[in-house]
Amino acid sequence: MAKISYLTTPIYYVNSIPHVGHALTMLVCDVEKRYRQMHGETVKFLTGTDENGLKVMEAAQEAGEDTQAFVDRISQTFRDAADILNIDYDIFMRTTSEQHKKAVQALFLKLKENGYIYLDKYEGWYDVSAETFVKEAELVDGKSPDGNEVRWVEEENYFFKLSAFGDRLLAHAEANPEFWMPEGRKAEVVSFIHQGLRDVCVTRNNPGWGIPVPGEEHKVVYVWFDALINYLAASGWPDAGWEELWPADVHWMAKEIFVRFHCTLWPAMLMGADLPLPKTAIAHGWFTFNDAKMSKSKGNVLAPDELINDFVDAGVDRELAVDVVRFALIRVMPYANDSNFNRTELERNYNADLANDLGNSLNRSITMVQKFLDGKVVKGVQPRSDVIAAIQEAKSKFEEAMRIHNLGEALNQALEVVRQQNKFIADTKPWAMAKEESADLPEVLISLLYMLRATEGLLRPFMPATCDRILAQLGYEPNEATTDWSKVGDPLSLNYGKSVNDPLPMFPRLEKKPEPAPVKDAPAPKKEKKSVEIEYPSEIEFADFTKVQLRVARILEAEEVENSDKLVKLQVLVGDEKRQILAGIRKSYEPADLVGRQVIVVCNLKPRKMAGLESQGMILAADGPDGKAILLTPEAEAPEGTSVH
RNA sequence: CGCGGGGUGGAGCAGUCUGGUAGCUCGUCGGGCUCAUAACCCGGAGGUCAUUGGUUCAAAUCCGAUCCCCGCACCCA
Repeated sequence: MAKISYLTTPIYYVNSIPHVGHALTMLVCDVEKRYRQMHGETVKFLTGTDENGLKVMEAAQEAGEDTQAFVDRISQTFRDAADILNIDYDIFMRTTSEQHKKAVQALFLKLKENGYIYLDKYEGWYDVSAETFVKEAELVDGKSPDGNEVRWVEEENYFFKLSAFGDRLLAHAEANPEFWMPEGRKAEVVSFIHQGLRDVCVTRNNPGWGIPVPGEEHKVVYVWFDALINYLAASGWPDAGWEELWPADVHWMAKEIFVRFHCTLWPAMLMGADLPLPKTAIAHGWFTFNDAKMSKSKGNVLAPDELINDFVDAGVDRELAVDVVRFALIRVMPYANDSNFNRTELERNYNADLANDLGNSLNRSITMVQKFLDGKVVKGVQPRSDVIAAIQEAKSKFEEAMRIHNLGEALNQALEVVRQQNKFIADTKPWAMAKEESADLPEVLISLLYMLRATEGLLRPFMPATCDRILAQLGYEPNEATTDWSKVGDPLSLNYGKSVNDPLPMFPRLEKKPEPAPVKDAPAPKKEKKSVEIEYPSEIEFADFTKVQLRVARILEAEEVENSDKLVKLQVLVGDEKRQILAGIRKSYEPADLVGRQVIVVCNLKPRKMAGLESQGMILAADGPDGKAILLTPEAEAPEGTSVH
């Protein structure tokens, strides 16, 4: 029996919520799955959630939830995110599942048995309440930088002998050029390995959440070591039958977890356990949003469902709006580099590629077939041979792009066919041929239908619903088997003898521009104020507001913080009290200029450690353009400690 | 010298490995067409390929130096 094709996304850490970045990785797998299915392959597509680790437990506590209930809830949001984009995954792996735990423990034992996991002693200071190790130099008066008690521990932990695999990994990559992709990232991995791989500590003390080390309940397996194993666990390993799925054909991911985890640690773990290695690990870049990395704190996280809703509001069928967003994500997809994603660009692509080029070419072609050919796909009329050749060429370029997983380029080839079709119409002028009653007219019109059929085939992995609509307009029955890849670009795949259906507009043009131009587009004079689009997540009660204690304070001292580009260490006076506050304003203010200023501080914020120093509060500042901070200062001097409402 | 990526017409990008007429989409200007969604087609303008030194018959591409931007790490409540 043929091996099942196996595609994976990483499992997502339940500490955050889904955004377009997660959506992109799921989407590329989904597109590849559909493409492979058109070739007749049986494909399984794995995604899931990473639910172990101390941080998850803490996040649950912060949310005031039971840990299991918390992970159940967040995990579901990732399933929902997949459903929203019509992502057709087959297996949703959760690292809290029994199947996964079993595989993790089995692999751990296997590696230990093979001599790649060994016990070693850690000696040093341990901050009990923060569960972290503290370096001798960081100690302050015999306590941790946070002021917590520390004690000397001599703790035994398990280490994985990653250092033993560097040469083997390089040799394998040398012999298998598709092991690390794309080409440009391979160099990064090689350079990382040349720096020397270090053994990794793969266990932690059991905080009450995680996968216990077999036979040693007081320890859990380190979360990354645990997470990677999900790919193997989903095959059913170590139980019989796992070879049907394993090894994975493609591990897709974003770039940040490529080198350290998927190109080194993971294959080394498999080598150590004598298991087959995945065929390809490939990373895409990040979306930036208006040139800033997406992050919750910047408030520039884009949720796919919002984008879909925008198109629905603009008059696009929901099913098609989903395709539009799928299209847009792949269209600007960062294959080798990061790429900027914003609504302006999205709408531009939508109007140009979908509304104008695709929508219009479909509409005008079908209309002409109706007018000049009585709507009939006339039997015995072949598409023009030069058109067939052009389609074959586009198809083979498409296939080559897919071979190296460059989906953006593949999509571009599908669009290339559409552009060629519009040009072909302008060149042949079927309306003029009709007037002259040219005998070549049927051939030209059949060529148009042939090109549409080819476009539909190439576009199908990306925009399945759209392609169904195109087929319907071309006069195919809904259940007609049209998804066979070999039929794409095959003149015989035309539905000869049938009639086309009335053209239906699918992608109405967008006329408005809801998003203001990015700041970068308009380098306005400094003085000019820019209005900012505001979204309020939810309303709060006045009582909630009063929980935040704001007071006037004066900056007494300010100095740079070692090891940080952004932080400034401030000593401020609030009432009679002196406090240390760390603020990320280094890029906006010189420390010396801050001394003596009055500012507004949040006094009752839980103290927090930054760059090894404690911050006892927070200074209010506006987020100016270019990420610069603008400090808030009382309009007139007020006594230090004055409360602010 | 912590690690890495980048700087190519107004915008977004490809091309760099393997040197040989600087390419694509959008925008802009002019023209054409009427089958079509004011869509589509053709043409023009616009680039010293960040700077600089070198190698070469020839450099966006190879080598050296410099400047700037962005990630990662550390951190940014």
